[in-house]
Amino acid sequence: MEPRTIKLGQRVTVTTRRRKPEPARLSADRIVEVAIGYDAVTMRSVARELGTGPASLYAHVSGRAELDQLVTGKVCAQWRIPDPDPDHWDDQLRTAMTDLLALYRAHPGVARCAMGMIPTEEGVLAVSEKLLAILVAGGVPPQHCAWFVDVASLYVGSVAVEEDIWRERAAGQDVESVTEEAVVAAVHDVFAGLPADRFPLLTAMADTMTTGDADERFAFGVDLLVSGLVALSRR
Amino acid sequence: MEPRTIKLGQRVTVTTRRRKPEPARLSADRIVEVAIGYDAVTMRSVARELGTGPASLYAHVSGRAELDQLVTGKVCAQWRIPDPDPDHWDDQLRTAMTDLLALYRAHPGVARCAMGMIPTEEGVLAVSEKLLAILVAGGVPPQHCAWFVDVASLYVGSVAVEEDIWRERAAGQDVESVTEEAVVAAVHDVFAGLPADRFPLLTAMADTMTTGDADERFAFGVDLLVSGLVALSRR
DNA sequence: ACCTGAACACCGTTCAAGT
DNA sequence: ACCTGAACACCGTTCAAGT
Repeated sequence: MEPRTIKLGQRVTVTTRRRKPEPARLSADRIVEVAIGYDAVTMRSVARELGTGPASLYAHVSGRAELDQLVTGKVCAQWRIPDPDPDHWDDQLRTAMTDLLALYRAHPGVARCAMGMIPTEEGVLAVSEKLLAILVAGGVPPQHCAWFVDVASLYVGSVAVEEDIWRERAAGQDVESVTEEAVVAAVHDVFAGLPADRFPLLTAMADTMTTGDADERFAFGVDLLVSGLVALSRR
Repeated sequence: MEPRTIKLGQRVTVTTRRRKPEPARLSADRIVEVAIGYDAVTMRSVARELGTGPASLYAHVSGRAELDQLVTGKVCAQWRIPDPDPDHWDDQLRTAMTDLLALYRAHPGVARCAMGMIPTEEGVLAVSEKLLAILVAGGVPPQHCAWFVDVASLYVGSVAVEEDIWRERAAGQDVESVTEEAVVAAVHDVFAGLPADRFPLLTAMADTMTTGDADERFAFGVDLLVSGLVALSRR
């Protein structure tokens, strides 16, 4: 496994981008397309990328809130969820959640848009429907099905948001010190260096605390949720 | 249960606050104190509340990142976690997580500060230590103990962040339409009103999808995680 | 050492004006 | 109907200047 660099999105600060002075020919679709293509989803950066000022976007999109909706809708539409297979519903959930994380990773900044969103967009509703189908086919109690969709989405989203935050923090830092490994090593040293009398477990478990890369840790969380669902259903 | 209003933090926009022209007498402690006392933790709002400009804070705090650390540290220090009781480790975890959510709710905006933070602050480390103690006493495998602390913190934090987002969205809206009940009712109608052929489950399960208040939903997530931990340990 | 005002580079949104 | 520049109210941070 190669050392994944957290670097990215190095804030170009080129204020004089403005490609050509041709009239912009905008549309909601173009705006959303650009928004999911660049790391930081902001009105101004999207407008800049389209060669206009932010005010121009408001003819096609009511504001940041609607852009968030459209962006997550478009990304969710790329989320391939299989038809339910009652014998493997739990594995289907696991891979579905992993796929969503991969999608968020491919579109930095989108997880933040999705956070706290009321699902009304087509694409978002479609994936909820398909997740529900897998859960229902698995024989999970209806109330658990319903709530699990929310909890699972929230968990995947928050992992992605955390990674986005790390990425942003890494941008504008010296590149060598922000590999995932370097950060983990630093945290390890913090734990190991604590006073052992007041932090007996953290010092003793410094290795264990810092074991595993982002994927392993995420997989553990997914395992917890799915295993928990199985356990609750059997009660 | 009374209808909880999501209203709060109504952005006063009083730009001319500036209490007295006395020299400020600042300190990191005063700054943090003020920061956890008001909903939106921003350099400028904290400075305003202290009667100065934002630049003054930089003599005591290196920037937003350190303020985030100090604020979460201070809030975590208020988090009372019991000494481990091996017979009730799972219930201890459940109530600990619920207590943290209550703490975040009492200090809007703090959950956002905590998100993606590398734990180095005293207060944060102390609670990790105590959570670990409960898990270890419960006989949970060390690797699961370590990872669970992270997943649990992330889950509680992300629920709190979502609630903060709703609160902010509610501010600057007409008050009657943003009670938790009103929002849930609106979401219910979205689900129920979908085309039944393409969304058979969402339409049929509209009631189930919108059952439960914030506390019940949170408790379900906590149950998933803790039950999952029990199930994984037994494998 | 500590505080300050002014400035810089951001952010979302509005609004009068253009076509 | 669509696009625009300028403005407003924010944000974090820096920096020269004051005490």
